[in-house]
Amino acid sequence: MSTRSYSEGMSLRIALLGLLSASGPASGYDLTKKFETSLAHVWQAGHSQIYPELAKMAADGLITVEAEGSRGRKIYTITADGRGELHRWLTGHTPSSSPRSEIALQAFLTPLLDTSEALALLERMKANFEARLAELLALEGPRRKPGYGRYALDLGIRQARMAVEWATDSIADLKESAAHAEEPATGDHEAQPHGGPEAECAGK
Amino acid sequence: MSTRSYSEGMSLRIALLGLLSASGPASGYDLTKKFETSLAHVWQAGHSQIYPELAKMAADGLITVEAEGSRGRKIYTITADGRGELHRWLTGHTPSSSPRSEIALQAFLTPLLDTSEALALLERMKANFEARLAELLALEGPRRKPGYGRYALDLGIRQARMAVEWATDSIADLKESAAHAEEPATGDHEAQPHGGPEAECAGK
DNA sequence: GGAAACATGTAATGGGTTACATGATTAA
DNA sequence: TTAATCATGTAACCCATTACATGTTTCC
Repeated sequence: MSTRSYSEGMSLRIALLGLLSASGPASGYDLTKKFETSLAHVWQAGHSQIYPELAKMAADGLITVEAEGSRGRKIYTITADGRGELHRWLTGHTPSSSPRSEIALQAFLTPLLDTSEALALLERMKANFEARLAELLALEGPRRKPGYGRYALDLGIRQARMAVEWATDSIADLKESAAHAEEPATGDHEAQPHGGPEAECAGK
Repeated sequence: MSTRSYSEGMSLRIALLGLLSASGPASGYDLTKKFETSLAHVWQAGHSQIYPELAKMAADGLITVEAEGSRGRKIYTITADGRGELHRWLTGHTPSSSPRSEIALQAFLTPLLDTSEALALLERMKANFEARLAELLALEGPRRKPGYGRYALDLGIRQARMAVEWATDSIADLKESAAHAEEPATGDHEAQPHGGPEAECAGK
């Protein structure tokens, strides 16, 4: 009943409980495969992280070894305690978007480049977002009903679409700024690097 | 000249080089403050991470101690090597969005809840996204020109807006699905938990 | 018999968070 | 003088990645 707040590191545990709850009993190997497929764009984990975590979860009574198959295969089942933990996390924990994004960092630092380099960077990012969007749209194609990955997939697709739009608009904005800077008609004129004060070109 | 690929863990270093390049010489304390303010929504780091990293960067010749002020204050300056490293990362490294999002995980697991609980979860998420959007819009307000945080801030705002829309549409979708499930007019009828096969309610 | 896939682990390393610890300067 | 802020560091712990390591079953 302890309503202690959940730390970030709880998520692997939750993801495993979620898979066991949604798809029934499974081995560590099965769960690893599911991380590679259905959960690939949601939460990533390798077998070297999963096996020890399953052992800890069993020790904590959230799951049990239901059966042992051939090749030492251990089949885990979620317990009532496990279901409770999962339910509590879903209803009681509000996650916040992680403030650590390499993409946002590159966006932030873009003004350190001169215009042509910045444009190249944004074009590269845009191509990447488009590739991701295509990949997710391909996943969406056949199955529309099922439900399990649906909301998360929809979120991912919207995210990719938004990123493409952002890149497109930023490229246009940058081109426009560069055009304005060329003609000395306006009152204030800036040097090559298109940033604010103290802007310096990074690098050789 | 080594074009080795950059690992994720490079980002703290890059963020520090970026700040030193954009805003000129600064102490570890100054940089820590900047992480709390301008970089807060882009890349997070505390002083206990920053001080050792600065020492390593100095050892690697990317920065130097320009001066030592009162209270043992050390002022770091970026070197030519540092600028080169930063430039190489901006022009040569393409980051990918991290496949580890608590928000996406909750979205993925939503079908494990019954309709009313799922609705409550989505409403809670929506309120959170709206709060974040308001926060970022407030940051945008006064300064529109400067450039340094501009692209990253725009990206953040679009992201928050997209998330609000996703939540709104998912709520509508869920309500519609629930309405359809109530009336037994359609061919297939599902139980409470609105998911695919083997759906079970998590919890007590 | 040998390769591929099944199946499970451990160890080393690195990044990140929290907590611990210390001292100098400034303003009330 | 004493509290707040400035300023820098270290230690313990947790999570995640990569690499190491081992054994089984199935299929050709």
